[in-house]
Amino acid sequence: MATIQDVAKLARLSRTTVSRVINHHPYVTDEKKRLVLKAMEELNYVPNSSARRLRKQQTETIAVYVPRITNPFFSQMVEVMGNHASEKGYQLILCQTSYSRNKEINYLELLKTKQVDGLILTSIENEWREIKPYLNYGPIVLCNEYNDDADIPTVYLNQVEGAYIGTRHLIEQGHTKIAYCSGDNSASRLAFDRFKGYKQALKEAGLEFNDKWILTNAFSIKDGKRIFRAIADMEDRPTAVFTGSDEVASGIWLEATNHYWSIPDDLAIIGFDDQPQAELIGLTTIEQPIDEIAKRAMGQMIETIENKLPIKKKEIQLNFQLIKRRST
Amino acid sequence: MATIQDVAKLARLSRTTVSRVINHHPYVTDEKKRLVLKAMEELNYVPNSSARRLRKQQTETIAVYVPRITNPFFSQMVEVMGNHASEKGYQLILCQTSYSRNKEINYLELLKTKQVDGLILTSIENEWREIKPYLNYGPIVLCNEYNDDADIPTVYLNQVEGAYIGTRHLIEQGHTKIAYCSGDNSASRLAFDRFKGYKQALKEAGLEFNDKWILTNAFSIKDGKRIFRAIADMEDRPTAVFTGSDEVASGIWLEATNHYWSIPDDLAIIGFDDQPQAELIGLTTIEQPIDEIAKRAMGQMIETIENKLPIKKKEIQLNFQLIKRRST
DNA sequence: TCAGACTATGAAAACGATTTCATGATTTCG
DNA sequence: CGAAATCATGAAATCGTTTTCATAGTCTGA
Repeated sequence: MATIQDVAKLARLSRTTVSRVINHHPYVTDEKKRLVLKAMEELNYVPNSSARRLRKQQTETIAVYVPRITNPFFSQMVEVMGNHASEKGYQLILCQTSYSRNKEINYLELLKTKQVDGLILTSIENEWREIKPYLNYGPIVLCNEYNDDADIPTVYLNQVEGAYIGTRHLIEQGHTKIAYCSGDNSASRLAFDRFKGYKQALKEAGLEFNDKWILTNAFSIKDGKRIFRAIADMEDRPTAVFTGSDEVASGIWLEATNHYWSIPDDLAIIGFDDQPQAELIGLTTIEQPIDEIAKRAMGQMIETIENKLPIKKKEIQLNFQLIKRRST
Repeated sequence: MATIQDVAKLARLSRTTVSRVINHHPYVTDEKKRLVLKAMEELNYVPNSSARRLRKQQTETIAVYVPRITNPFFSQMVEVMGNHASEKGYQLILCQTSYSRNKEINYLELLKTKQVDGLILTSIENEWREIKPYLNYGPIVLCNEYNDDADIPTVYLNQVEGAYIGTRHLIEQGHTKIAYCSGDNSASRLAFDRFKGYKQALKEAGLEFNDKWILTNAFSIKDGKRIFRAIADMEDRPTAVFTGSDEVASGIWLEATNHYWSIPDDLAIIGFDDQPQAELIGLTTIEQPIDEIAKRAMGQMIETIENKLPIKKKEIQLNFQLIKRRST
């Protein structure tokens, strides 16, 4: 492999001048520039990125944390981020935390060992105080996830409103008994906000809030099936169900259909995300502007890196949109 | 940030000894090792990865090429590869080619500039001769994609057989007029092989091959819808259709259902991949052992890197499985 | 015309690790 | 007991760039 030294020798110039040409510095005569370019061409030279990283103390690489890339919500986000990063000359390192606290912490070492210039988190497994110290080693941006204590740039969606418009839509369709179905009931601000939006819509309409209609631990199609059976077994059945994800909604729909229930007459279902399958089964759902938050978060990250901005709280909040289909 | 020098000074030892401790070399007394560890702890030291990369001439990073990460087939592959790589101490850089020859070539510079130790390609946009020269800079492994000219490790699926068992299944259900529907009709060996499997099944059963039933350029749900309308408009209609992807099959199913066709009575549909949506709409499909090829390909890559194996042709072929559902 | 600014170049330092080489000290073994 | 092998350590070279500093020539303007 040719080095900058070889190029310099062939062009009968110094390494410095070659480096200047590579980095488009001024103060190089066209004559010498031509010589350097010719030598580079001849030797098929490209600068070694490790050496460059070491000297410049930056990697032009950004790490993106997702729970699992197979989740369409996150893969959509990563697709947009990847393209945006690539346009700006950055690489993307993919970190799958698999919902594990340990893995999340392990990946944080990437920042400490200077393998990446910054981190974008789309979900957080650990408490913020576990993550905070790593801010000493580089910028962190939150995308989708939200945390009160984290004083860093945050691009997120107004979950209260998301759940609110979904629930209100069901109310407007005449439903009064509306079940609520969510993923984790943990300390996640995200889950908390959605629940708040649901309750707010009920309260506004003067509707009953029934503890038994709150179903948790729902993530997958399989969970959705389980939840349908739970609903079917209830004495006082809800007539509509709000879900926190299209997967769960699909599972409910599937099992309901298998039991010859008519949707939405026997049960109205509303999903979340507008994933491809939603169109297939005619699922009413709440669309998240994924492309938008992904692009904003990546933009924020690159700006922070390039202008060496101080890390501080900066909230960008975006809104949802309801997509009405046959399931409600 | 503390450097190895700082650690050495604090421990009153040389850089060399500190380095030995970090890299678990023998010939360090327990006494000194303890001193070093203590100093590292005290200074909160971690080795700088850029310096390490430069000196060791390796990056512990692998690039994975996919067309788009949002395609469930590829995101599944990347999920498995990511986890496998992480277990072995490697990072994953995600390269989305977006089906563009240019982008593919651009990303190849990663190998040349030594930003990654190796490349896994899950699809190829350019001719092999465009890619081959990059083998001088590091190993390349093919996963899913196949190319006759490429003398490199290749993990792939027996596409001939895949299409064959799908088509034969339709024949066994009594169909004699079977349409065939595929993505690109390019020089891709993958597409060629599938077509071969389809024709082979027809021929074995002594069935007619009809040019008009060969539909191309089908990738998305939208394409599937278009294809349904094309089929519906035919004078001599097929009674079953073999598709190269679940997305396309879903599109056909969706549009057919919207037109009140009964599946499979009016039209039998078979998909490819067994994506989550296939279960939802009861799509018969051909399952690919994605986890298996992903794991094998990554294993092959790491083995090649670590044992500095010469790059040579090595084929690993795996088989498909038919999943029967309601659409046939 | 001469001081200061600007242009053009190269030598050498710096980035932060690992590896090679050299040197003793200690152990092994015929 | 003495030579060879093994253990333990550090100084210095090395990986391949970019950056700083020094130097010298050329312009510019009062």
